[in-house]
Amino acid sequence: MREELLPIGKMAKLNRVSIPTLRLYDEKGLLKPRYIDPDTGYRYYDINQNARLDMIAYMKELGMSLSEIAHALQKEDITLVEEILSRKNEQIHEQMRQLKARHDAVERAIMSIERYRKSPATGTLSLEYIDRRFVWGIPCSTNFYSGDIHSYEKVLRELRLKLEESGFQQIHSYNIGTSITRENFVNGQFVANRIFIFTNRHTSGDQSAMHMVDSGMYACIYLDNYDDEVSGAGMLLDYCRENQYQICGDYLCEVMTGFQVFDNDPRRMFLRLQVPVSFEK
Amino acid sequence: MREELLPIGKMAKLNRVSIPTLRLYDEKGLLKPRYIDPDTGYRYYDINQNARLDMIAYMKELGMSLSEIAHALQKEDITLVEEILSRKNEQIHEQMRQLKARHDAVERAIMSIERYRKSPATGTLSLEYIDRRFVWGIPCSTNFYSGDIHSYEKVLRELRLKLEESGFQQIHSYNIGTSITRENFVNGQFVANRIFIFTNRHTSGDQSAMHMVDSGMYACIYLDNYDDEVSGAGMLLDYCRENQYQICGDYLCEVMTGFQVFDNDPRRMFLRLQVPVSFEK
DNA sequence: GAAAAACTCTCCATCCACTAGAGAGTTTTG
DNA sequence: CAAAACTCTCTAGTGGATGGAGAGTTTTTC
Repeated sequence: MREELLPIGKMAKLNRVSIPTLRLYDEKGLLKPRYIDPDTGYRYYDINQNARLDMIAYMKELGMSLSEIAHALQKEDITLVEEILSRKNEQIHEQMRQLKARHDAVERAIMSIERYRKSPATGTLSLEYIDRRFVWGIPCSTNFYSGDIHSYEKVLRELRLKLEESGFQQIHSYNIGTSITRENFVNGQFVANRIFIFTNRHTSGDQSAMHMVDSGMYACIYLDNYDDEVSGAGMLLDYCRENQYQICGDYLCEVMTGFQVFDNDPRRMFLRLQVPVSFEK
Repeated sequence: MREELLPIGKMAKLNRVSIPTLRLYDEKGLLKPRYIDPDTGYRYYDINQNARLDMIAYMKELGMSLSEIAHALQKEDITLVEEILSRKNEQIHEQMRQLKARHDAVERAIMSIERYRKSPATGTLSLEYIDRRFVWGIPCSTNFYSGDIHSYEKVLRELRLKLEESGFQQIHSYNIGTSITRENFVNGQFVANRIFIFTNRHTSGDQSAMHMVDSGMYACIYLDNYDDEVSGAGMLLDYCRENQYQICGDYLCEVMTGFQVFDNDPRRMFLRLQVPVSFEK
């Protein structure tokens, strides 16, 4: 609390900045040392000046340039300081939100690779328990199974647009899926019902478009080519009939892309077609 | 999912990067467009390439230089990717922790200004309710009231050292305080007992040095000069006696500096000397 | 199907906030 | 009173962008 002057090196270490940086700040008028030895030119800082250095750090993080900071600090206006601090506080909240989203994205990427690595050969049939999931999507305006390639793209584009409107960021690296109603599926009428992304429950964006997909046993088939979906769905239906599984909910096509970072990836995506089943006892 | 190529502008917008940045990444081999028109030189990107762009962003945030990133991605090693992702995940956790600390620091700064602004004139006596607080500190090795200026500095330095050892960051902008035991205080023996910082309950660092200061009514006196502490403490004691307040706990000297960002601040700090009191009924 | 608007190309210069190092002088430590 | 550790100024260089000029290419619009 009492007079305590620090040479530049101590000041730098205490505040985790470099010595040249402190000199730069001196030059630009951001932080003048409390005392400069007139003979040697040595800079000496007051320990209290580190509050100012904190402030400079906050302001930098708010995107202000050094000259803007110098300008603002020269005004010596405490209300301005308060205003900047509360802006900083808001920014921190926003950053927390983003960091959370970032974390989710990285987790998804890791899981995606994991899954991709362990995905079975194409055509593999299975019966597996799948945990509850949340999906966010829109009804399909056109049936793209019967149509050409462009109708699917069109629907996909609509979804992307909606996602963007609803303030989803990181559209990519969400897995896309489509569904067919139970009724249509059991009748072999493969007519797309909805298109959606798999997401986690607590996502920003319009909640009304969010649906829950229940947990349970699913009959599944894995494919590695998108064009095989219709035939795969047929095989899945046959599989259920042969084994006398009761189809008890809507069919889903889950597009499981790996986290595609390499250009010449041998197998660029795979699908898991799935339908919830029950068993008579 | 199907072939869908984007020109550079769309790709840039979709991934929130600038066009020149994408060109730079192309040049440096971080992200080659899927297709380049041989006649026009126009770059066209595949929508799946944004996973790679995400990856580049993660790697940049991990502090890798562009050439390191190019190098790592050229290896086409998925385990390396996984490794980097999990490092990224750790980094995110660390950032969350830091952001929390940052938030606390900004809050403290704001409160500090608020308080400073509303602090009463020097010599003001008051009786006020003070909420419970947490302090973190060490016993005083020497009594600095009786000693010279340097003994206080020495103790302060010890505290700083301990703080650093215990992994406190942002040492500054914590408020410092000292205490005198109730017994000594009521006898007019102003012998410093402990020196500490005021902190919030959940701080990293050695928990054994953490103490709680109970809430309650406190008799207080405000001062704006550190050298007046001893006489102020005397005045506080007299004040309690005159009003027949029962001193029921240890005396504290709370150093309330504002958030000192300006060099020529008229009043650079103030103290609130305080002692918990009760009243006979 | 022509004109206008919006993109995109390459190449070069510029920016900011630092960092690095040379060469000389100054404190602090033992 | 050396040796070690700081500090000074000054110049140059860094990475990762950003900006503009001038020419060419798509896309949109009427």
